[in-house]
Amino acid sequence: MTKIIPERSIERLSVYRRVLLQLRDADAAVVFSHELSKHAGVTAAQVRRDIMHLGCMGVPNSGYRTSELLDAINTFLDAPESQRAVLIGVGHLGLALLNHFSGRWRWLHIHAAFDTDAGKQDTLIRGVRCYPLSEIGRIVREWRIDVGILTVPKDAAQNVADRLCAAGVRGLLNFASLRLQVPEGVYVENVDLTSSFEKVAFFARQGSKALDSSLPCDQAEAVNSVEGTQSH
Amino acid sequence: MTKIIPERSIERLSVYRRVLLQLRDADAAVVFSHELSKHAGVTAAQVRRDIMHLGCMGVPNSGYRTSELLDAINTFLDAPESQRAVLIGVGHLGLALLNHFSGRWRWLHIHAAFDTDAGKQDTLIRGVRCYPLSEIGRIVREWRIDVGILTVPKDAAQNVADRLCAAGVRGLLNFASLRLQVPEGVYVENVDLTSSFEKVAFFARQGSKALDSSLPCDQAEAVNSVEGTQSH
DNA sequence: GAGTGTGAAGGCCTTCACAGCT
DNA sequence: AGCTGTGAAGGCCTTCACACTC
Repeated sequence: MTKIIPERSIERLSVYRRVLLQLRDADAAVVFSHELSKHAGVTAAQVRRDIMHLGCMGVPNSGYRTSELLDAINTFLDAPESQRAVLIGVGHLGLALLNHFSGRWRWLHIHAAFDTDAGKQDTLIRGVRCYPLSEIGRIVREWRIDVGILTVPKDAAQNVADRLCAAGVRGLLNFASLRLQVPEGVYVENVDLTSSFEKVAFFARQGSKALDSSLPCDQAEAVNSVEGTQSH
Repeated sequence: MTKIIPERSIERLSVYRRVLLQLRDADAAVVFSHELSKHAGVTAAQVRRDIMHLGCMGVPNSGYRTSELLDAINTFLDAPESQRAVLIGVGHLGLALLNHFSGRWRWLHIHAAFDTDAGKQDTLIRGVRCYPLSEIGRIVREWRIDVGILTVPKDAAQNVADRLCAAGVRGLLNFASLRLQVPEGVYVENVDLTSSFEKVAFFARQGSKALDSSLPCDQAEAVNSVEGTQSH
């Protein structure tokens, strides 16, 4: 049944949603694809193409109704019932993510954290309780956790991933700088900070070449940066 | 003059390098594409294709000489003279990155940090001195900084990016959850934690559809009992 | 006129498959 | 036999261009 959708479209829909939330707060009742395009750093055609996956929402000379589009994205991206995540490794990066994610969405929530440091265990961090690693299996199973966020040192990552997968998570967000081996059916998104940094450094150097032969520009299409995305 | 190379290849070369460093430490004198492939999570053909960009290095039935391949990647990825970066926003995320990057490479180094918090200013954090934001322009210009790492709240991000670009950086690593507007020739790599998280959640849900039959040795795969509560 | 929805074209990247080497 | 290097094929995604709508 699954309509297949490009991974990149999912990422962009997430971006559009945040732009739309801001627009709605600014009382913008309608929005055009070229406006979204500007804020999201992609072409207008791309925006319309992505929105196609939601079913058609727009009105030809009037753009999209902000709240309607927002609802459609919510329905599409979010689970019908909320999803549960855990975070393993409460270092600076783990703390940053707890700060960033905790309490932000009701439909996608970090339910527990894990760390080897006994000093952190049983404490509340940003409203999230911290447990020893030995509890991973039990808690993931009992609470039916869907997603694991790995912010552990690379030497520990595979072992933790194995435990999470054995306990039934279906997705991993991996910040450790190695590629995890996981069973079929488990989705892994790698956020590789080292690669990202080295990539920026590389293209910062190359960048001078990129004197793009610009279009006969009928109008301000711009989006004048070279653009990357992470992910993976 | 630039040989054009896929962005993804750059990312993967960065991954291969780390794998090779470990292999070299394990005294592996040679390495096959299928070995790299396994550790990097891509196909062997992809590995060979990426290595093509470096010029040919391998010996048909003997694989690649580890140190030779490593040198070639270093030469390709790294600047002939070292590149300099600064980091703006010393919150948890900024600290995590300082920890992660500082002193790790001599050819790519974070030279200064910036924060609005006066308590952090003039202190040394992981060997990196912290300055007030007002110093950005001066320091970036004087030290000829190439890359800026933005770990500031989203409301501050565009303003900081403008200052960095005006002072001459050629690349930005942006962790703020919005798309920056930058002048032509400045490369932006977005690391969008929100998108990544939402993407994992989405595909973790979708993944269940891919119930590929016949996974032999798979025993009790959790998610047992109640199923009505969770479907799509 | 101004914007959306979308088939078709195009481009980038990955995979295939096999020649060639050792 | 086993592995690399690489043209060719394929697939995924983006962009173009235009019919259609208000």
